[in-house]
Amino acid sequence: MPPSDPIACLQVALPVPLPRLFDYLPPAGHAATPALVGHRVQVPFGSRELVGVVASVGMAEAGIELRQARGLPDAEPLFSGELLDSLRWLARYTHAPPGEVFATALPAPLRAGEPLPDTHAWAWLLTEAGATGLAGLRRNTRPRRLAELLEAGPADEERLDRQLEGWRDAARALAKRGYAERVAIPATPGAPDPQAGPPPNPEQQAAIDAIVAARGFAPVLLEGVTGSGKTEVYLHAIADCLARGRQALVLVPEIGLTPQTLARFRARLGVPVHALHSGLADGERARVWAAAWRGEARVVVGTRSAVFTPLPEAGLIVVDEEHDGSYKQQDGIRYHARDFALVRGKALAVPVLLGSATPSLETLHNAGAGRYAHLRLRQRAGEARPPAVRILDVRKRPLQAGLAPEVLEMIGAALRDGGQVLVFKNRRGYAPVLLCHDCGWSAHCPRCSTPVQSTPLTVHAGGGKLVCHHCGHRQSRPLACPDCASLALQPQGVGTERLEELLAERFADWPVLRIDRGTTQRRDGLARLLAELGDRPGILVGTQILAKGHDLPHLTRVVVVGVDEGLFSSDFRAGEKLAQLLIQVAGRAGRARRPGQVWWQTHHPDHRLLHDLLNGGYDAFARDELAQREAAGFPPFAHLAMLRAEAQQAGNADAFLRAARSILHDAADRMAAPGIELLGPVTAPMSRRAGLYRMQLLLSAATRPVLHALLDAALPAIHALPEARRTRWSLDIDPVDLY
DNA sequence: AGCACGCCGACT
DNA sequence: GTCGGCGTGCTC
Repeated sequence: MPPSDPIACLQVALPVPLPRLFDYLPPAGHAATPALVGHRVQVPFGSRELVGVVASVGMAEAGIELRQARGLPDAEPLFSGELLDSLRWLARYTHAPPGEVFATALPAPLRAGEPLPDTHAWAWLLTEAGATGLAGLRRNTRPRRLAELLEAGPADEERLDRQLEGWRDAARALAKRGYAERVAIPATPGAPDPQAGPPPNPEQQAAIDAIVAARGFAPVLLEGVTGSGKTEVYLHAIADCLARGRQALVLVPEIGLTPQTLARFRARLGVPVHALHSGLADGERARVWAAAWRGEARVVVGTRSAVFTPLPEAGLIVVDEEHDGSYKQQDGIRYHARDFALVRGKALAVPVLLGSATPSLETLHNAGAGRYAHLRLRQRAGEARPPAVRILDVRKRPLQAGLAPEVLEMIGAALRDGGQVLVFKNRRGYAPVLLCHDCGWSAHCPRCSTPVQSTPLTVHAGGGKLVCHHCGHRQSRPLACPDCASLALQPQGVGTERLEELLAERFADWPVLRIDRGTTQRRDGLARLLAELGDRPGILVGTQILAKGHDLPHLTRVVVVGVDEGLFSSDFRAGEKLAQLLIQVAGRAGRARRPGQVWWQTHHPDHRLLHDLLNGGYDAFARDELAQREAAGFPPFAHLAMLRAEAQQAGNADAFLRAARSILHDAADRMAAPGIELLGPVTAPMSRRAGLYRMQLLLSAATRPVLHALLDAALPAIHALPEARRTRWSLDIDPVDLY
């Protein structure tokens, strides 16, 4: 065989779980030049056809028979400049195959190789037949009203969305008769005039000035209580960004992207606002992505995955409710949209505005260290006043479906007084904690502890065993409380369904609405339920969904039950999440015209967290909690990675994680870096899901470079483990749920 | 992840 | 005699 010269090839990232690139000969008529980097490319792969992305060009290693790429679907690369760099960074940071990262960043049709869609706007016009036939249409029907609207001239679809509900069906009816026609128009139609908002108060003005003055990358934490007008600050910052001829990207939590939010943005900014959320059809997502790529979309508002929007003329990134858990992707590429937004902001050299009433401890820590500017909004807009918070000690009180008699009395009084009541159930965690109803004792692990507290044991499915989720320790469930000998030991955990049942029976004369995922699945389900209730007195029973978003102006009382589950969860972040939730839920009652009252029902009235929140607010809680995290060596003072495995047989997942642990252990020894800890493998708190046994191994390191160096050193061997084939495994950098 | 190849049970 | 179970091996 003659010695083969090295051959110029495309190094292609493919959406397969293999952490490497694949070399291909360029397609016919193309040379392997750097100009192709970032292009989508169709390639044969084994027996199938895949769409990948050209990650680089280079020389093929001798000895491998190269196949030829089939084609390049785009005239220009979809990924270039900042977005390409940021996605490469994300692949390194998550230790994920670059091809899977590129695939995650693309809307489904583009991932599948479909052409970048047209981004014309569409308008409807009345045909001649329509002008003649209009008079023959039945009066006061939607087709007639639409025809009348079009008689004045063509109307673009965005305007029709605002002007005539249900116009699409009407348009279809008119088109069928040949009365109306859909035509493509330029993408940026005449913008509506921006409406002025309320004048900013001095705090808002100071925040706006600071953001507008920022040049280059500038992370800014905007901390403002519920109702303090953070959105006004965003709107001014975005308006300034638009005035400078730049694009703005706004990230919002999953439940925050309501039609009302979009309408407010559209009205105030006076430009088309492109929305990206999970309810959108794939084609629509691809169109918004394409519009942003072409620079046509000037303002994009979207949920987590909108962080991948191309921004060729970026000027500002806003992350609203930056502490929200929905920014962390929990499967596939486990990225954090807030963190990636910061990375992009840095690469784009634009300000990144992080807004929250209850910032994450990571963000507060960064602000405290001077890495982020920290702006505060302390005043509430309008007449709203903060609600009074009361801690209700329910030790030794007879509970019904988890509610104390005082709470039931209070609900009755509030209803008779014509108010609405929210009973909020923090239904987090699947694992109930064993709690003594008489003294508040709960079961803890004898072998696991942090400097702060030992970790709680959870009651296992059967009910007879207590299990530690950190070390796997098991013991049988005690018959009586070891502290006070009471027999009133109960697993803590009441679902919203039981609450609803009790309340409906007890307050049969008033409506009881249960608001959770099940009842609000359909689009606008929540808004419809709330509209149905209107301003009548009634009870809302719900979970997370009710914590934010919709204004409930008739809400006068809020009761939070299940506080204790958050106080003693095995997840070190549970306290932070609980504090955020308590503050957010309290904010629901703070918008009423009548001053609201909030009750927190607990067995631990003296718990530090409740005490801090009540006396010093979220700031005091956060200071205290950060000190505890530092003492315990938890984030943000340590950096975590979670290796998870699931398998049909628990033994397979366990064997894989044990082998991985040994590889990591050896790698850590060779690195001789201090502060590396391997915890586990242990069974996951939710030990079986969809028939699969789940186990996990937690890595902790004092610094990020150490964590990543350790993973870089160990992962190739972990990938190659024979045990890896008998289990489904994944790596999660900066896990938020230790589940 | 797919998909093929490869050796052992109940069916037209 | 075949269709098909999923073990294991590979994908430029």
